[in-house]
Amino acid sequence: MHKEIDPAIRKSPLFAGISDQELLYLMNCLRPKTYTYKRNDYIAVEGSSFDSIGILLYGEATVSKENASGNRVIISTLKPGSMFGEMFVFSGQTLWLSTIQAQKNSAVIFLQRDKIIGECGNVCPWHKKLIWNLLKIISDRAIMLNKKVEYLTIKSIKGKIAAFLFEQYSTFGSSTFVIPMKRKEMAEFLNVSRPSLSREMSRMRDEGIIDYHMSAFKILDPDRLKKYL
Amino acid sequence: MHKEIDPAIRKSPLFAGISDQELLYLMNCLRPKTYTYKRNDYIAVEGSSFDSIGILLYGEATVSKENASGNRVIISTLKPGSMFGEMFVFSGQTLWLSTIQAQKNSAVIFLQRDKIIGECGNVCPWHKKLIWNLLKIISDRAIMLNKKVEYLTIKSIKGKIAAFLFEQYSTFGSSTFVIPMKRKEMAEFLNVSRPSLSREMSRMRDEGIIDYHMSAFKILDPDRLKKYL
DNA sequence: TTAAAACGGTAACAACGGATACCGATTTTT
DNA sequence: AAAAATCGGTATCCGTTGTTACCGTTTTAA
Repeated sequence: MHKEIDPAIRKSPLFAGISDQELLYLMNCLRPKTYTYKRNDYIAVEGSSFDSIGILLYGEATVSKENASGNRVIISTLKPGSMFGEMFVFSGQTLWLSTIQAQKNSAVIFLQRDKIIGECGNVCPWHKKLIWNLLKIISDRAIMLNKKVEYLTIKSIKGKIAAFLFEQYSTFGSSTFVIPMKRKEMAEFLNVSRPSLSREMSRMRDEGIIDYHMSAFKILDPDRLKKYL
Repeated sequence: MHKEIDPAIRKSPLFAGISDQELLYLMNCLRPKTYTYKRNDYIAVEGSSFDSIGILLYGEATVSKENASGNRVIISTLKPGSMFGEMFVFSGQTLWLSTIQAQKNSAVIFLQRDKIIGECGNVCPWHKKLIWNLLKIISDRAIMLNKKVEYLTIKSIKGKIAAFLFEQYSTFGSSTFVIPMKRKEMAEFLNVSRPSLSREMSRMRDEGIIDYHMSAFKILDPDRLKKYL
């Protein structure tokens, strides 16, 4: 039986709302496997078989994928507490679609698909919480992607700007707000070039619809802004 | 206790791999609530509280959403067996984000969040299967959306065509294949206009990279096709 | 505090993609 | 089999967006 909880584990939203004591029981039930890797070791290789969620305990690792033109592209970097594979483990996918490589000496704890759903004879409340958390994580991802698709589907830059500013407007609940992005990031988020974004924004300013300075925005005429949507 | 299984229920992937007999037990455990609606009745109203997945048993209903400019837009139409709310029920979302309205006399069976995770004392195998199915459905949606984002992020039409054809190429495993779409659908999928799609495709044909007739395609020069990615 | 780097706005130009209209090919309906 | 509807390709035109380059402003580092 596990004796102590790795602090990286506590960072994972997968175990949110589960006490240390419960987590010990849960680990006993999940019987996870921990492996250690040296710098540059492969943690998972694209195309190899796959049945677990992984959580990085310490170290650092990169997730990369071969794109259609045959180049390997780093998609993301994993830090202690980062989870990977959670979107695929219940999708029917049996092979890794990306390669994960340790960039420093690292350790990963693997939670098997079947054990997550539960093999322990009785339903433990912490196990239910685990499943709830997993459902929440994947649902939130799907919702986020759905929103991203909405933005990307808008064709005109002004339409994107309007949608973006309305989103901020309604989350801040005020017509003046500061966005948490630089222009370059905003341009990347909206999938347009930075000069084009600046040009369209200044046109909207000329029209008296919005005003802004750096990251501080003010919506002057919400009705006309709406028309761009 | 439920005595029989509604045939619409059987269509839902949520209950895939669960036998009729098991499904009866499961229903006893889930204790779903069924409501009937007359044409034009509201099944759910944007902003009202929310704790269940719904499955349409018979009839027809529309899912609509108010966009930022204040117009109501129909997102999808539900048919018998269609599920709704599954992406939100475990997301922490407590209010409906869309309005669902019956278009014909309809009935809906609601499965409560808490009951799905399981309140029955012992773990029944069919209950595990249910959770597995739900995880699979939401994961598949997230994966699909992820792929969609990949396509939408590509800026040039030729790039989109190349990515699309490579995808078909690798799934069919052959350089000749028939796609399951008409031009109009393909254009919508890639988020471009149909004439623009035709123009770019015929340019690529002129260049000797691909050949096609209606829905039948042939990749002539994969290497040059790759360069568009 | 000053120098360097990063950030943001602007302008000119070219490339790209959308709108529209039309026509022939293909499929569906009768 | 003929008529109608749908589908797909093409041409023209024009608005939109990206590219590049430059410069002033703001932030960061020395």
